[in-house]
Amino acid sequence: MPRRDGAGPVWWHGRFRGCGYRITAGREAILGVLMIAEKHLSAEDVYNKVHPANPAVGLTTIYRTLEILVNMGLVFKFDFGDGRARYELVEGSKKSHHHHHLVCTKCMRIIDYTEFINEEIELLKTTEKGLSKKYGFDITSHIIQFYGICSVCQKGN
Amino acid sequence: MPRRDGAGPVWWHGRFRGCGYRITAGREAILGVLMIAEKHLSAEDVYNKVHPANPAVGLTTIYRTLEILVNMGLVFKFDFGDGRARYELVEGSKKSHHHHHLVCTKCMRIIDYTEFINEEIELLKTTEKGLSKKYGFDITSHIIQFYGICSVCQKGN
DNA sequence: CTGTTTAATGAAAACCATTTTCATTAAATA
DNA sequence: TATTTAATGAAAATGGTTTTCATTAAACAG
Ligand SMILES: [Mn+2]
Ligand SMILES: [Mn+2]
Ligand SMILES: [Zn+2]
Ligand SMILES: [Zn+2]
Repeated sequence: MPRRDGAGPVWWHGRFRGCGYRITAGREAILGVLMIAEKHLSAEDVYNKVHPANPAVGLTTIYRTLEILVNMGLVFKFDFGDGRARYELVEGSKKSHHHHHLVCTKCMRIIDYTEFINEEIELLKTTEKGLSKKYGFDITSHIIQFYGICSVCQKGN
Repeated sequence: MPRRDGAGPVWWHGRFRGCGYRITAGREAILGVLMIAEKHLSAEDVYNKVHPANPAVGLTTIYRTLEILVNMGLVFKFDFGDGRARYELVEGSKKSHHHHHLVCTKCMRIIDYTEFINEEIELLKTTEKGLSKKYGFDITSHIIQFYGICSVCQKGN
């Protein structure tokens, strides 16, 4: 059931086929969850959201699909330090500008912030250029994250 | 054998005792390796360097001691994305200014850089303050890292 | 629509860094 | 030197992720 979205057939089908990947029910379900659900889902989170409507999709397929999506650049993979990877669609198909993360080390609440993004991006760009030249690195990505205790966890102390 | 170091007894003994921790042969060996060896050692790296002269020290003790050191703020713990934690003395007892990391995702070569540290620190400080106020977070640490392919890995392609 | 090719899949087992358990050892202190 | 109890090693457990392998089903040609 190739739904339309106001602008042609399901946006990722083309890219998938272009990379030689097949369109399967499991993959449709996984992408569906990533597009609708909240962000920063672990593989297990995705599994739990996919499973009710698709009991046939196993956790292994979740992992395999997420890896493909990360390699294709459609999904970001993050490590917030709690021992499990988190995934987030690069483009929420709408809003969702580039942002960085603020992580509560107590409850793992994660806040997307964009407040200082522009300055950060600018500095990052400069730094990247300088480092590339000086060390001959081909820089492909960066991480900026802040860790601390969220307001909720501070109260319940 | 409490060696001297130009300025009193082994520098960390006091802090250790102050925290109620005992000074043991294993811990002396581990600190010794951290002080002498190159940086960014994994727990296993430390084990391999400690073992020859101290076959009695097990990997478990390496992990336990490193955790204590991290909690005491004497050692930094890093995750460069290869599935194992890396440890680095906060103060190499000499030089070693605050620095950030450039990581090759192919060979895991890690470069400490300080080129843009001042600007980065400044921006980080501003951002931290802004985020603290806006989101009520008590921020305790940050991560900035660049990932890419080092010059060596680019050639051997 | 049907048959063929082979990527995709699920279940179970394997992986592997790190943590936990528990009986034993030894640092600190009186 | 005796006492207390933190520290320790070996082995088992943990837990997220990956691999294995036999089975299923997209994709596509006819
Ligand atoms: Mn986010
Ligand atoms: Mn370093
Ligand atoms: Zn919290
Ligand atoms: Zn490299």
